[in-house]
Amino acid sequence: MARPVGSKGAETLKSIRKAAITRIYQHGFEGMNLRDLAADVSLRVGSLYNYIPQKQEFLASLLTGIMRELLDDWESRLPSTEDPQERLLHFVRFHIEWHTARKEEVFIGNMELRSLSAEQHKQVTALRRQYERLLQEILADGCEKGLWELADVRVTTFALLSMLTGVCNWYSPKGRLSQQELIAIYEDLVLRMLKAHSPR
Amino acid sequence: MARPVGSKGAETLKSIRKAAITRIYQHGFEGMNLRDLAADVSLRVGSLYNYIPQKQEFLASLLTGIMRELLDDWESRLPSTEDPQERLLHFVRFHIEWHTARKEEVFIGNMELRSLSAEQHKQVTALRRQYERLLQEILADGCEKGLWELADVRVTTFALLSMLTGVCNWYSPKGRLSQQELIAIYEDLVLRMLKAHSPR
Amino acid sequence: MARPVGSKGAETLKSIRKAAITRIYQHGFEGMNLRDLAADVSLRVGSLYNYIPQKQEFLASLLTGIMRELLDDWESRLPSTEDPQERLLHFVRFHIEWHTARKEEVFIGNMELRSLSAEQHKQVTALRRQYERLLQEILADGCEKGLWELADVRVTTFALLSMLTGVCNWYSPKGRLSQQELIAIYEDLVLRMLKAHSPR
Amino acid sequence: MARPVGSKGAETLKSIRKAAITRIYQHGFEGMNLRDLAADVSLRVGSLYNYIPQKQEFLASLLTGIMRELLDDWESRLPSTEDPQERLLHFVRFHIEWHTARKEEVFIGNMELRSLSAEQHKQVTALRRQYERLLQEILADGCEKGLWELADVRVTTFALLSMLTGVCNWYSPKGRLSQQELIAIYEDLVLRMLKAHSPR
DNA sequence: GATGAATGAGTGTTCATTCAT
DNA sequence: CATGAATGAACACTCATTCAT
Repeated sequence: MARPVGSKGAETLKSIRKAAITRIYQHGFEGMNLRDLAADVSLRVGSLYNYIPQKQEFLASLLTGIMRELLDDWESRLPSTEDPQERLLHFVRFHIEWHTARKEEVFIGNMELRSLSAEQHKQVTALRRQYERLLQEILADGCEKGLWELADVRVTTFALLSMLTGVCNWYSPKGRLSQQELIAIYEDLVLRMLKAHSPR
Repeated sequence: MARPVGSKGAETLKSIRKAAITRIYQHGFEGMNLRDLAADVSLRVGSLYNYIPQKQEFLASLLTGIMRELLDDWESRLPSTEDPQERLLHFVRFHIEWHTARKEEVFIGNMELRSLSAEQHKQVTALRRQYERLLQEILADGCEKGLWELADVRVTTFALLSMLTGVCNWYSPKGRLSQQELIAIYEDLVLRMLKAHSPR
Repeated sequence: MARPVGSKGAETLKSIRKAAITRIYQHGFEGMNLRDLAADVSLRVGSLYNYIPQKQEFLASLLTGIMRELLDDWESRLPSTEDPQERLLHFVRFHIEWHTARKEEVFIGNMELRSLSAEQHKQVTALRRQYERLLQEILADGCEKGLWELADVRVTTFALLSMLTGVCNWYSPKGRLSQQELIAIYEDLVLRMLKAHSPR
Repeated sequence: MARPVGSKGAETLKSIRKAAITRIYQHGFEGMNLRDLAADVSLRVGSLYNYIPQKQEFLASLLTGIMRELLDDWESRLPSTEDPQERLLHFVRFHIEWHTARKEEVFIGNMELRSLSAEQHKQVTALRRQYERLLQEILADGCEKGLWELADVRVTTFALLSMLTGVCNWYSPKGRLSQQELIAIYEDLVLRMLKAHSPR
C-alpha cells in the first residue's frame, strides 16, 4: 500500500493548530508570537507560512473550527428521546464534558473574538448563536409542554450557559470531584432552576 | 482642609486609569499601546511615565484597584439583616448592579490575569477569593440554618457567580429588559437553585 | 538670542531625505533598506519613524518634493524676455544645469514612479506634465511667431526633453567637457532642430 | 532533422524569460518575486531552479540576451549603402522600430544595470557601448565626408540616442501617431541636428 | 510636568534558495 | 522535471521605555 503522500503537511497543520490553541490560552492571541509557535512544532517561523495565511486569519479559522467541532460533536451525539428533561440533561452532560475536556478551546473561543475583523467576528458569533439555540429550544419545548415555568426563556438560556461554561474556569479532574459527581451536581442545579418553587 | 494643590495630577491619573480600562476592554492588555492611551488623555507617551511605573505594574494596580473597589462598595452597602435569604438577594442585586454598571472593569478583571506576574496574580486572586467567600458564607449560613439544601456549597458558589457574572456578556440597558426586571429574574432563578425540589 | 528649539528635528529630516535620495539612486527604492538609511544619519531604524510615516509615502513625498523644487527653481529664475529663442535657450541652460547638479534626484524622479500607489503616481505625474508644458509653450510660441517650423510640437517637446535629460546618464563635470561647453553644444543642437533645413 | 525531444524545456525557459521581462518592467528587479514569476508559467517556485541558476545571474543573462538580440537584429538588417545619410536614417528607423516593439526590454536594459555585480555590469555595458558605436561611426563618417558639421561627435551620439530612446517612455501605437509618422518626424529632427544652420 | 527624540528588542511577514521525494 | 516543505536572513514596522531639555 502506498503511504499517504502529502499527509505529512496535514499532520503538521494539526500540530500547529493544537499548539496555537495552547499558546493563545496561555498568553492571549496578541501575546502569542509566531516564532514560539513555530518552535513548538519544531519549525522556523518562515515555515509556518506554508500552513497559515496570516496570523489573524489563522485565529479566525481556529475559532470557527472550534465552534464547528462543538456543533458537529453535538450532532453526532444527538439525544434519541423527545422528552425535554431527558434532552436537557443530555445537553448538560454534553456541555460539561466538552467544556472540561476542551477547556482551552472554550476559553479562547470566548475571549479572542475581539481580535477578529468585523466579518470574521460575525461568522464565529453566528456559530455561537447556533449552539445557544440548541439549549434555548429545549427550554422552550419544556415550557410549552408545561414541564417548566420560566420567567424568561432567553435569559434563562444565558444564565444556564454562563453557569455551565463557568466550570472550565475552576474545575480540575485532579480535584475533589470526579467529572461524574460534577455533572450530577449541575444536573440537580439545572433542574431546580426550571421548576417553579413555592413563592417566598 | 484639603488643599487643591496636586489634585490636577491626581485627576490626570484617574483619567488615565479610566481610559486604560476601556482600551484594555476593547483590545486586551497586550493590544493596548501606550501611545494611544496617552493620546486619550491628551498627553504624549513620555508623559505617561510621570503617572505610571511600568505597563505591567500599571495593569496589576488597575486590577487590584478594581477588586478593592468592588469589596469596598460591598462593605459600604452591607445588608443589615441576619436572614440568609435577605442577604443572598442583597448580594444578587449588588452583584448584578455592579457588574452591569462596571462591565469593562469586570471583564478585564476576569480576563487579564494571565498578563500578570506570579506575585501580582496571587494578590489579585486573593481579593477575588475574598469576594467569592462573601457569597459562600451566605450560602453556608443558609444551609446551616436549614433554609437550603445544597449538594455542594463550593460548587454552588461557583455556579452562582458564573451565572450572575455572565450577565455582563450580553446584557444591555438599552435592551428589552430593565435592570430591575433583570434582577428580578435572576433572584428567582437563584432562589430556585437553593431550595430542594421534588425528586425526578 | 534663543536658539531655534526644535530645529534639530527639521535638520534630521533633511539629512534623511538627502541620504534616501542617494540610496534610492544607488539601489532603487525596493533595494533601499531602512536600517542602512537610518545608519546614514546615525540613527537606529526605529527612530526613522519619528520622521517618516511609511516607506512608500516617504518615497511619494520625496518625488513630489523634487518636482516642486524643480518647478520652484524655474519660477525663481524666469526669463525676463519675451523672445521665444531667448526663452528656449534659457530653458536649455536651466534644465542642463539642474539636471547635472541634481543627477540623483532626476534619476529617481524618472525611475521610481512605479513604486508609487496609483494616487501618488497621479500627483507626481501631474507635476511632471506641468514642467513639460513649460517647454511645450515656448516651442508653440516660437512656431506661432514664425520663428520655427515643427512637424509636431508635442513630439518635439518629448524629443528635446529626452535629449536634454539624457545628459545626466553620462555627463561628469570631471570629464572632458566643462558644463558651459556642454551647454553650448546642446544649445546649438536644439536650435538646429527647430529651424527648417533644406529638404533632402 | 531536429528532434523535438528536450524542446519542451527550452520552450519553458523562453516563457520564463518573457514573463520575467514583463515582471521586471512592472515592478523592477528587486520587486519581482520568483513565486509570482513561477506562477506566470504555471510552475512552483522550486521548479524554476531547473531553468535558472540564481535570480541575479538570471537578470544578467536577460540583459546580455537583450543586448545581443539588439545587435544581432542590427547585423541581420545592415544597410547595404555606403551613404552616411542613408545609413543614418536606416539606423533611426531600426532603433525606433526596435525600441517601440521591445519597450519592456529596452526599459529594463537601461534601468536594472544597478542590480548587477560589477563583472556583469561590465559585460552588459560593453555591449551597450558596441551599439552606441554603431551610431557614432555613422556620424563620424558623415562628418569626415563633409556631409555634416558637428561640434562634438560623441556628445551628439549621446544626444541622438537619448532622444530616440526616449520614444519608448511615451509612444503608444494606439495613440495619435502611427509608427511610420513617428519615424518620419524623428528622421526630420535628426537630419536637422546634423546640418549646420545659419548662426544666430 | 510635558515633550521630542532616541533606542533596542521584538513583531509579523516575505523571499531566494535548497532538497528529498 | 515538478513539487511540498523547509530554512535563514532579511524586511518594514511597532512599541515600551528612557532622558535631556
